Amino acid sequence: MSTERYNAREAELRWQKVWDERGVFATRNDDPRPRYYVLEMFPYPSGRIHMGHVRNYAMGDVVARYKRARGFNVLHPMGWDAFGMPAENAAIERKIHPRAWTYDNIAAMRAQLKSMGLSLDWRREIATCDPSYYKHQQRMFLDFVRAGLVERKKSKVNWDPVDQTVLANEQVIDGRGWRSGALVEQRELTQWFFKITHFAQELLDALDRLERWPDKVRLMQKNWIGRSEGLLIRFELDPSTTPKGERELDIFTTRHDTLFGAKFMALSPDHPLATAAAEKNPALAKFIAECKRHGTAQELIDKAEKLGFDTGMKAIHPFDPDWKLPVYVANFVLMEYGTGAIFGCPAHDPRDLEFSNKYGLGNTPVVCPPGQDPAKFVITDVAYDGDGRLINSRFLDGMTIEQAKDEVARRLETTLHGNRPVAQRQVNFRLRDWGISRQRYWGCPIPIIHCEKCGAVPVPEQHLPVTLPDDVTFDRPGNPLDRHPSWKPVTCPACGGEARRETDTMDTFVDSSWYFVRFTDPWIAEAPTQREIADAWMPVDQYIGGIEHAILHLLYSRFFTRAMKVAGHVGLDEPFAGLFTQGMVVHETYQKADGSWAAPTEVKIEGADDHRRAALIATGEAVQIGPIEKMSKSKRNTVDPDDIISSYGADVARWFMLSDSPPDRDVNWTERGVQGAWRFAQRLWRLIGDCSEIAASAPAERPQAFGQSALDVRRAAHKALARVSDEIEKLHFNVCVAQIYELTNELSEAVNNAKQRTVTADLRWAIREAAEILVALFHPMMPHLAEECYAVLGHDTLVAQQEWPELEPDLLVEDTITLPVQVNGRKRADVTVARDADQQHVEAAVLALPLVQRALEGKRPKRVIVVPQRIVNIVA
RNA sequence: GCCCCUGUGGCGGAAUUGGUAGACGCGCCUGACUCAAAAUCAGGUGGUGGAAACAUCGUGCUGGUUCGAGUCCGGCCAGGGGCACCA
Repeated sequence: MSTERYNAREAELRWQKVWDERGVFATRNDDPRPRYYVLEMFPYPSGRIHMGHVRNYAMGDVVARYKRARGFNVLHPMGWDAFGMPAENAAIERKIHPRAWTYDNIAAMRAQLKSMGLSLDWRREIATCDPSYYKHQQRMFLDFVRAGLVERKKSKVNWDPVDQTVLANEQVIDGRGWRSGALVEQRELTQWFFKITHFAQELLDALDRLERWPDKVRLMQKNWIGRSEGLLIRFELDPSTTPKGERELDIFTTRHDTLFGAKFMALSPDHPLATAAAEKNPALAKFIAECKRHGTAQELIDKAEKLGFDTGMKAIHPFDPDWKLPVYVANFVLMEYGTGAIFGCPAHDPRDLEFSNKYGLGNTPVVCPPGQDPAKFVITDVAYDGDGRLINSRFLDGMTIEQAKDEVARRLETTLHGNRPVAQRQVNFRLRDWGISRQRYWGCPIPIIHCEKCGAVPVPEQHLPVTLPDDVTFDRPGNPLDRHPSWKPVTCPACGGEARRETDTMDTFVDSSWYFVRFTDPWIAEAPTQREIADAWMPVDQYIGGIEHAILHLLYSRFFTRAMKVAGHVGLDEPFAGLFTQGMVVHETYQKADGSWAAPTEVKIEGADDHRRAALIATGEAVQIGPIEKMSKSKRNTVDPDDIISSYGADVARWFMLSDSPPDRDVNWTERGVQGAWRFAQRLWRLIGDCSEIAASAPAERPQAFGQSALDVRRAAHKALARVSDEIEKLHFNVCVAQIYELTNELSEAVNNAKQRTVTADLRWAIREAAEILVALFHPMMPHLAEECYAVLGHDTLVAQQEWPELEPDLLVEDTITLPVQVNGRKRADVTVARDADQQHVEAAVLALPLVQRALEGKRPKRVIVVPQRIVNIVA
């Protein structure tokens, strides 16, 4: 038995079939046990799973199986984020219908996921592109319209003038459309928005209560929401310099303390005043048009050279009627933030300084850093945005920044101009409303009908879902819905007149903003949720996914859940009580002499350490081993999970994914690592086989007393049990793996010793106990092997349905402890004392140590620090 | 450009959250078994010096706080994630 090899392929299929036939992972909503909802971010059906999925789903499955063993009714579902651009790209490039492409991919990926042996309730599978799903999404859109959470307004898009289509930021490469190569323009479209800003304060405040979220994600969201307290200031304009005699310019600032350092005003190119000024100024109009040539991505706007155009208009400083400031139009001022206009203080803002230096506007430092001589403090090319005291600022001189802000606000609030205060304190958010309109076919149709007379009319609920027409073509540019002969024209539900459907579909982030609720009851046809069931399962106890979703997906889902609450579909605000963000899967890269990349399967590695060399298997040509990078098609450094599963089995793939690297960091996929995991699986199989032979004649009853060998085995098993339980709760799977290795090493030693002498009954019993604990511990990670081993140990039930072993805490307590002894913070010796020895005893024992005596050279120690149960430090 | 994270032996990493740096694994070295190889088993393995005991250096760099710093604070360097139409 013990020399036989474990046949993963055969065993895995067999156990998957057993789980399936017995419905082991089907979750009942009426199960009375406490509930636990574990969810991994559902995949986009690209066609094949990748190693990132394997890692993500292996982690979730460990949690699901562990919580099940802990007595919870576990919800662990899977679905498909099935709308999106790649389906349309496939349609354009390969003439496959997006629906067919998507469902083919889903079928392929479902089979792959099933081969991983995940403990999923497949009966709850959903695909967001299915009308039975998006029907409810359309209904909720209308609910949100009624609740005042939806708005139509203009916003900018990347427009490809050749393909006559809107481009995603990723489709804009160096300012050109990826397919057409045409220069991209900014274009304004009227679009649908969810008013996420309505919840800005709430979304910010609630972050503090998301205690089981990583701090970094909460911080990123906090910064993204970007609450700032500032001042809205009405600058008077010199009417002789403005078109149509405009008299005022509103700006928002958080640095009103620096008002005496102002050198210019700047308007966004989209600012109405800029537009008005451009009407009579062709050069300005040309400049504004030039600004719009850039894409809409924030990164590009920030990195672009700061450019401006002097409009000739003058603004008057609020504290000095004789102080006139030039008004520029500048490419770095955003219409979406504040009022779309700023005052520029070059000395204390890096962007303003770059701008000012370019146009020779000068700068006046008005905040002096501590310890600097105000008379000598000058700014050249690095703006100072730190703390300090006000200088060159008349009545503000000497104040702190906070005092100066207060003083400026107080004075301007109480100064009236035209019966209104010149300034008012204002809270501003960086967060913008969520634009959900997409000019694409493969998405959830927005259920609105446009009528000349009645405006935008909601589709009546009994007409939902508005389904996508199947008969579409992708042979021409533009949105197929827009040019469809019969889909678009409809009668107006309000007046019965001629009308047309909204041809925009929803952002796919909408689809993924509530799927987690739908899983609680995916069968109900009448409503998005079965309220009591949704409320019973939600929030998700443990959500697991990539860090790349830290902001958008998670923030949108938090908003959507609140909106669903307003509409009465759920009774909670926060969808995810616990969040875990896992790292990526990376692999080294192989580059050929001609610069092209070779796949890991094409390469043979020789040598070790610094002497590793790689060559193409086919030709023997040497290839260069490059840096370890995220697995990607472009670098060809991907490993196909199918290949791994068919050669090593799912358990080995899962085990390797969970071992070594901490789950929140990147994991480097290596062939050697997989082989190590494979050898370990075989070793476990042999070990459990040996254990079962020894255990076969073990007493059924627990012995009254245990000898030293038996006690050692039991201690090792229970220590591992305690550590693995702790670490699995914290999702530190790599530490669990290390503990399982340790227990395996210790149990192997006991078994090897047992082979060489007669084995007492108590040791047989202890070895059986340890073997069963070991199987239970690795079951969440290698479930198939665990079932196989469990059967070998003589069970006819499933380990998947077994309770977690019970810990005997007494076994973890040692009588004596060994403390490290430091002299001046440097370890010199160990001392072994009774576990409950008091400070004096420990101190005396330590000072008596020869090594300590020698280190002290006969002198008395200055201080002895005894940290109970930890360490002793002697200060000589 | 802005926001966030990470940096520990040849490699992946551990370190009870301020208390023995390098657990565990990979790799490598030595031995056992074998005609031989693989597999397996046993032992060793941070650098430098030393036969050894031991000494000394050591957690990206640099400065600080502390009896004690991988861990806390300041400044740098490098790599990665996000930046609102990729999902």
